[in-house]
Amino acid sequence: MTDMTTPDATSPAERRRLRVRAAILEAAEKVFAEEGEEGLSIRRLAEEIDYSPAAIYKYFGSKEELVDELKELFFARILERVGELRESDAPFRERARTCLTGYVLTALEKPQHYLAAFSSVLERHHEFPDGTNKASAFEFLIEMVREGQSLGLVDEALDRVAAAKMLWCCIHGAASLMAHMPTFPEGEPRPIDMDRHDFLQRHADFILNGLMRS
Amino acid sequence: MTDMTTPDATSPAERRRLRVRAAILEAAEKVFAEEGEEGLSIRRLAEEIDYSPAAIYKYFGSKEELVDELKELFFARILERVGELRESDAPFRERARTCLTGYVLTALEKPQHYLAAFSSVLERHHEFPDGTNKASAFEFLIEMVREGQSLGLVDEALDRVAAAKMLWCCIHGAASLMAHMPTFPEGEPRPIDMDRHDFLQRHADFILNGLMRS
DNA sequence: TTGGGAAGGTAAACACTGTTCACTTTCTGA
DNA sequence: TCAGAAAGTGAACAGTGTTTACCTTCCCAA
Repeated sequence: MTDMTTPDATSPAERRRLRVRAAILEAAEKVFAEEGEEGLSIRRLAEEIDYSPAAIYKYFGSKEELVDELKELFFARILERVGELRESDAPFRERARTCLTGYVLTALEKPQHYLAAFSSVLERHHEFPDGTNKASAFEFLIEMVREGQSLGLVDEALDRVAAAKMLWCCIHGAASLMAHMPTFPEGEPRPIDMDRHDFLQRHADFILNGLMRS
Repeated sequence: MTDMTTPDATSPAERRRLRVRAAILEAAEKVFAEEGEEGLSIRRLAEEIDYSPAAIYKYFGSKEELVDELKELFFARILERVGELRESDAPFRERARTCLTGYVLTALEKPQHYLAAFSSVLERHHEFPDGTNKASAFEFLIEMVREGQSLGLVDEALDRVAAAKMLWCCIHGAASLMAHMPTFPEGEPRPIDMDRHDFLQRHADFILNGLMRS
């Protein structure tokens, strides 16, 4: 996980406030990663950081707000990781594959987080992606399609946005299934001799085959 | 929803028992569909069917058991629907496309159910799909790949099981995103002029392009 | 027909949960 | 120095899933 002991602040009071806030997030992060939202209770959290339960409400409006921040931080982490992978100087296709598998592999570092981020039916007014980092992850895919097109590797006639949304469906599906089922894709009752990394390589190739002109 | 007033039983006592059980499920089904697992409480359920909360435990071991049955019934419905679609005498590719889009569209009839079915991290010993109906949905995909191969439309060298798992990733991803975001794929900030049905057609085509030899 | 045991149903309690409120303490800026 | 804001708290509220002891109803065998 990225550094959560956010330092920079002006006054000592403010600094202290941020330190306590970070401590809450850190404790919440640990419990949530291991036991999910169910296992995370305000009282338990309060005990962990040696405060009263009510104190937490001086820092977060509600449990949901706290959990939303955990999810948002997690998506920032995914985004950051994929951003790094994009900087590679490998050829387009290889780089694209690395980014797609990177998204899933990073998501799988915290299965509880990833599943929780997609487990609720959003209000209609939330429109597209609720969290800005989710939106950014998606913008990234559009950019990838655009680059493929500008290199002449992806059909110019293709609707970039629609194509990006399809790509997202495909990789999100892999991340979601793997997060849900700890043995996918290897498990019973139809085992295959392929670990997650290999499977994701194949899956990304499979997807990119559909995207790129042959 | 399929008929829940399961009739066939031997004794009047047993019949009555099944009737009450079905009433519980029916009430639970309605609340769950509209408000998800959070909105479904044993006390509320009890009030709805005019029993005491404790009575429900004579019919279900726990709330989780009850909810699991709702999910299982729902997957049975998806399976049934896709099974019907398979019976079409359209050519392979068209039929495959119909089945894939049919899976998603049926899943979207109950977004809360679909998301809930994939929102928890399974215990490792659960192995592959936890519910038998989920497993059947997957077997179905394997059969589809097999048929494509026997018709010479899909590469014989392709690992059937692996290919089926990739297909499942792709369509599950679409179902999951759509269930999560009520406006996907049309919504902001990158609207596309394509409703869910059209998008799914294109998505299925996209996937099948990757699967079938050209 | 009658007795007994199983099954169905319940009120009350247990151990939790998120959240709020009145209150005290602590700190800080003028 | 001192007022007022901010930080922190114990106790309560309203809810949750679940269990227990108890009562009633029904069914079946003697």
